[in-house]
Amino acid sequence: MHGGEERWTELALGTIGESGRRTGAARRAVVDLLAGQDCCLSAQEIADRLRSAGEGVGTASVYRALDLLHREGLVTRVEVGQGGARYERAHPGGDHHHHVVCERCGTITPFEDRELERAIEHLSRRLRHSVNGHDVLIRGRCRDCGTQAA
Amino acid sequence: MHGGEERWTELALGTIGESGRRTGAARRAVVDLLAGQDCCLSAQEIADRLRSAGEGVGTASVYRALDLLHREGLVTRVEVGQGGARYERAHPGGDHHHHVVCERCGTITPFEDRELERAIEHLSRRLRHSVNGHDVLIRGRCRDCGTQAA
DNA sequence: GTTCCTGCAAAATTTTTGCATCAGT
DNA sequence: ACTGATGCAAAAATTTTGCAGGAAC
Repeated sequence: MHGGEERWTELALGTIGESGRRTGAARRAVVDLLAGQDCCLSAQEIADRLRSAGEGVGTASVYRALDLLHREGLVTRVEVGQGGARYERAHPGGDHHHHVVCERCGTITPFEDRELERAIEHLSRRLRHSVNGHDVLIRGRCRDCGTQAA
Repeated sequence: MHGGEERWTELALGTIGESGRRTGAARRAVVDLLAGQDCCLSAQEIADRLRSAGEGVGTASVYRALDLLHREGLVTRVEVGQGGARYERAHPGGDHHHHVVCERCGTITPFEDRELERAIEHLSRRLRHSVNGHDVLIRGRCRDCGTQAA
């Protein structure tokens, strides 16, 4: 589907460096982990995976790294309304997806849609806001949960 | 813009009653408050306003009432990614809006867009999910904040 | 050598749960 | 009367902050 993981890693670390900031262990670990993911992870999941991998990155550092990456536009925050926020790498200018969340099992599935993006672009022009981004969340039942009771 | 506040109050209390549940003080207070709002409020704001109005509704009851209303499709949860979730009345079948949030001052503005709704409807048909709803959030700068620095 | 980053622990927020009491039907 | 709703307080979950020590440049 994409495969630009390495490019994104370089972009992320490069952007951080160019802004006069340092690329310490925590930031690098978070960037490396997100680079290999196809969809969003929660802060807790990120911290847990790094711990399992032997990289003891403090929870606070995970949040601080995510916050920095988000402010630089390198990471997208996804709010699915179940517990906390989730984060995934963003590809400025390219590859842009949204999410379908199953309201029963919580599974999150990414999707892309040209018509939707076009509609949002048109809409953005008529709003009295300068628009920097958007999120779309579709709620429903995934196939496995579609036939189950509440 | 609409004016269906009374209808919504009746719909909400009626739906609760028909499902065998009771319309106690807390639920009525939350419904009455949301009925008069044009856009979303946080749980904290709801609790504070009720307290100011003399109705001492416990925080837990506010959350429980909102949860019930949400499960019944009478209230929409809005996640703007700044603190907690926000809630507003939903009009099943009618009036459907989304939100623009200013990423500097946090102001939330509602908007409607036919083309966007149409795109989401088309999209819903091709997804392997049964779709129950959707949320769209536009992020940017409102007019007041558009010229300010970060 | 500075300055920024990191990890730990503590705090602040937001939301949920337990339980005794009260109110709606 | 019965059963479910409410309020309070406590707990849980999530995110932020303070600070001392360590690492990047």
